[in-house]
Formats: sequence, structure tokens, C-alpha cells
Amino acid sequence: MSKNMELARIFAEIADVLDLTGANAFKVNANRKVARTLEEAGEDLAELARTDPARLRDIPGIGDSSAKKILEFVTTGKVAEREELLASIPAGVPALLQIPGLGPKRVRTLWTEGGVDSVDTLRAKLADGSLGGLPGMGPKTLKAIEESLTFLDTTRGRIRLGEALPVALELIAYLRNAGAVTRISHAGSLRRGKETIGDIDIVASSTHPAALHEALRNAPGVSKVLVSGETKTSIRTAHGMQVDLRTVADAQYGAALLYFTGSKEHNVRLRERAQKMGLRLNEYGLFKEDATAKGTPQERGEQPVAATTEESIYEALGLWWIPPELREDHGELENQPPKDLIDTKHIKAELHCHTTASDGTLSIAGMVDQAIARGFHTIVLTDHSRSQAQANGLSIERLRAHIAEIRAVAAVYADRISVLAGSEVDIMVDGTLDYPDDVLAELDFVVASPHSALRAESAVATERLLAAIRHPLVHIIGHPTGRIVNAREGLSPDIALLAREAAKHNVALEVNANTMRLDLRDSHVRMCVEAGCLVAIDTDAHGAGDFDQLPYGIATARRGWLGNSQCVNTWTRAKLGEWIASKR
DNA sequence: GCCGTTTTCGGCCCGACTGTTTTCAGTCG
Repeated sequence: MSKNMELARIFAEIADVLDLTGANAFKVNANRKVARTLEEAGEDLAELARTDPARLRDIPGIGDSSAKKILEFVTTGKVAEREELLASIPAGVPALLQIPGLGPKRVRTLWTEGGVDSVDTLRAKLADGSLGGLPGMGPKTLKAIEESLTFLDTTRGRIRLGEALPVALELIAYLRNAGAVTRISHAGSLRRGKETIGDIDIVASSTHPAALHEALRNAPGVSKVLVSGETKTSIRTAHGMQVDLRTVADAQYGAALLYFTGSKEHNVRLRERAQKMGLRLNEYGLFKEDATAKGTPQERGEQPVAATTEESIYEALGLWWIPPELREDHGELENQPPKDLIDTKHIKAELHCHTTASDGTLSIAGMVDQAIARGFHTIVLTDHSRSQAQANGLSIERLRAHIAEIRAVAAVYADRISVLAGSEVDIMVDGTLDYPDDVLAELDFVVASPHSALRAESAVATERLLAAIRHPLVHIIGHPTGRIVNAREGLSPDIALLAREAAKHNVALEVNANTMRLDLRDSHVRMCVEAGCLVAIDTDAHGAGDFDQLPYGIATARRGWLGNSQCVNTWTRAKLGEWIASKR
């Protein structure tokens, strides 16, 4: 398993304690940024520190000091600065920062003046009323803290993209019905297609914003109104999801959408760029900066340089268009995103799906009909191999009968769609495949996937997957890490190495579009793009509705800067057919 | 702590909302 998450926690802890002890805010931020970099890295940075420390130092945001700490962790298993910092304050204090409404200043007040040294003592002191009279802590603040604690008891943390998007779209439809909406969109990490979402952001322009804010406060399923102003409303749903609505005049909509889509880091870079150009960027527009004038440009009623659309703002900043999924400060201001960035409408083939032969819910013909309905020219049926007993995996005998059945259906559909006989074959612990080669050769197509031993060491996992990539009959490595979003970390092989080897062997690495998987993940896709290997985006459909998960896989691939030409699912029937045949 | 189209030193994005305050600090995104 990768050490990135463990290291990220260490840097986050360092940042928290520095923050609580009143250290330089920029130093705090620098540590937070390193934590974020570690969380989002596609490769194991501890491993990188071991093998190529110079490259570690080249990663933006990681300077000498942080690189040293990562190296220290690699050699000793800990970071002395973190140990010292944590020892300097009561163990339960940093956790107080997780409570909504409590930042470093209030936590410090609670701790040093109120004797609060943990969440438990906070609870007790709130209950016995002994916190009244602390500076800046009036009755409303204390009540808000109490409510936050109750909320934390029931919260589920970040939710999956596939859960959040339907809720957001439903709310947007509801707000549209409330009237007075000119333009409206989801924003934030949801619009950027991140695999998990903290809260749902909605931006709207409206002729009667007050009506819109009232509609959200009264929306079905609202359990609490958190914030309610003239331009901003935040509510919490009964399911514990927070929804923020921001309204602006229509002429400012582009600036607002840009701002609330983020990411924060992308916005900071845009504003720095604006500043250098003598401009000021905020959620109302891009303005000429006038340091001598009082107040904000929008307060002075100044005409913005650009504001109505996101496109106009990027253009005025001398930048190319940057799609929302790429706005992470991952080089999108320095390098132009691919002009043929992958899009759902480009997908013309499903290469990994299941039927009732193993654990799917539709027949062969049923799945083929679904593919035709989506305008695909090719579908490969890939039921589970024999080791997947719990998924009704096919014995060799059953596989042969299934192949015959697929061929019969294929003949019926031949003039409308290519129907191919494949299998999702388990990659065994030792890297061999679950059927002998002569059986695999009877199939048109092979997706090789890991399903077991998903806690193996990184180096072991790498060798196991490399063996599958080198197998001459394999087309795709399915969900290469086996991770489940928010639930199972899965394997952490050396993806860069796998991608280079896949490029050499003309094998595609899969982006499994199922919202539970999204595997490969965004940062891994970026490594595939850099290595130039083929990528497949498949839904791994087990029934009709699963085909609709494709956009989640597309979002993940876009976040990895994947272009059309590198994705086998976008190829023409003929070109795809040639690649498939080349493995036989 | 990080970084460089003015910089190896001296900066480091911008505004809404709330609560506790007489003009602003703290938090959040």
C-alpha cells in the first residue's frame, strides 16, 4: 500500500498544530498544500523519495524542508517535527478543528482560557455552561458549536460523485421550477468531477434572487438552514449533505460560476495572474485594479473587463479554455489541455460488461440492445472466470457454451453492432490467468482483472499486474487497483511502470466508470497519458442502468487529461477491430 | 514554507455571513 495517505496525515497534523500555536499563516498553508499534493499524487512519493529524491523536490509545493521530512519518514518511519509539535499541546486539541464553526483562534481560546482539551471535555463544558463569558463566545456561538457536535455524530463524510450528482440535478430542477432563474448550474468539486464531494454548490443568476433563496430554504428534505443572506444560502439535507446556493446578476454569472467551480488552488493561481496583469478577479468579474480607489470595483459600479462567461475571463487573462475537470492547479495554466479531451459522446464501444451467465441481470441480447440504444458499434460480453465462484464465474465447459451463445446472438445482430465473446479473467495472486492459454485463445477478447489479495505489498502487486500486461492474449487490465471509493484502498502498484509496459505491449489500462470504483483514478490516468499507453473506459455494466455510469468514468479520465485518440472506446469499428485482432 | 517575466528577499486571493461587537474578528469556501 502507498504511504501517501499516511504522509499526508503527518503534514496535515503539522499544519494544524502550527495553526493552533499561532505560527505564520503562510507556513501553515505550505504544509497543508504538501498534504494535499500527497493525497492527490498518483505515485508513491515515499518510494520516489527513496529512488529519485531530486524528482521529489521538483514537485510544485514541495521545497527543501518538506522533501527532507518525507525522506526522514522513509528512513525512520516518522517525522520528528510532527512528534515534537504534537507533544507540545494536549492530544485531543487538534481534533477540535474538525468541528464546523471552530477554527484555530476559537479552539485556542477554548483550550487556553476555557480548559477544553478534547471533544469530550468540550461536550461536558458545553453541558454545564462553564464556557459562558469566554471572549468572543456568546450564547449563539456556543449553541452553534453544540449543534455542530450533534451533526458530527451523524455525518458520513464525503459522498461519492455518483450519489451527489443526482441530488444536485434534482435540486436544480426544483429551483428552476421556483422561477426567476436565468442561468443555473452545479459548481464546486461536483462540476469538476471529483470522485468524492464535500458539499453541493449551486450558482444561479436570477431577476428575483430572494425568491430563489427562499425556495431553497423551503425545499423538501431540508433539515437545517445554516446560512441565509441576500446572495448566499446554505442548507443541510436530512441525509447530512450541505448545499450552498449563490446568486448573482446575470452579467456576473460567468465570474461567479468560475469562482464557485474552483478549485480554490486554481482560483488562487488565476487571481495571482490577474494581479500581475494589473487586474482583480473576484466572483463579480475581472476588473482593472485601482489601488487608490476605495472599496471593491463592483461596489464602485465599474465595468468589468470580463464577467458574463467563463470563456471570456480565461481569454482576458490570456489563457486557453480550461474545462472544469482540469482546474486543480495541476499544470493547466502552464500547459494547454488536450484539444481532443475525452467526452461521453465520443464513446462508441463497451468492452467490459456482464450477463446472467455470471452475475449480471440481463441476457446477452438484453445487453446488446442497451449498447445499440446508446449508439455503440461494438460490445464485448465479459462474464467472470471460474475463480469468481461467488459471482457465478464460468467453468471452462460453461464458458465454451457461453461463447457459442454469444456467436449465435452476434450473427443475428451482425448488421447493427459487433458482438464479441470475451471474459473478465481473474489475475491470480502469482500473476497467471484463471483460464489456460488455449481456452483464452478461443475468446475474441480478454479483460484481465485483480479481484483477490488486494492488500498485497506494492512491489508484489506491480509484478502481478506486469505479468498480466505481458500476456500476449490480454487486451485490457480491468480496474487495476481493485479499490472501492471510500471503502477499500486496494492495490498500489507502480502505475507509471505499468503504463510504460502497457504502452510497449499495446495493452489498455481500464478506467472503470462505476462510481464505486473509478479505477484507475484521475492521477493514474494522467500517468497513462504521459506514458502514452492505451486507456479503456468501461462501465463494467451488470444491468441496464449501469451504462449510465459512463459519465463518471469520463469525468475521471478528463481529470487525467485523456485525449480521444488514446482511448480505445472512441475508435471506429474498423480500428478497434484491428487492435482486438492483433492480440489473436 | 515556497517561490521567481521585478524578486534568492519579501511577498503570498477575495468576499459573504455571523456574532459579538461599537468597527471588527473569525470562519468558510
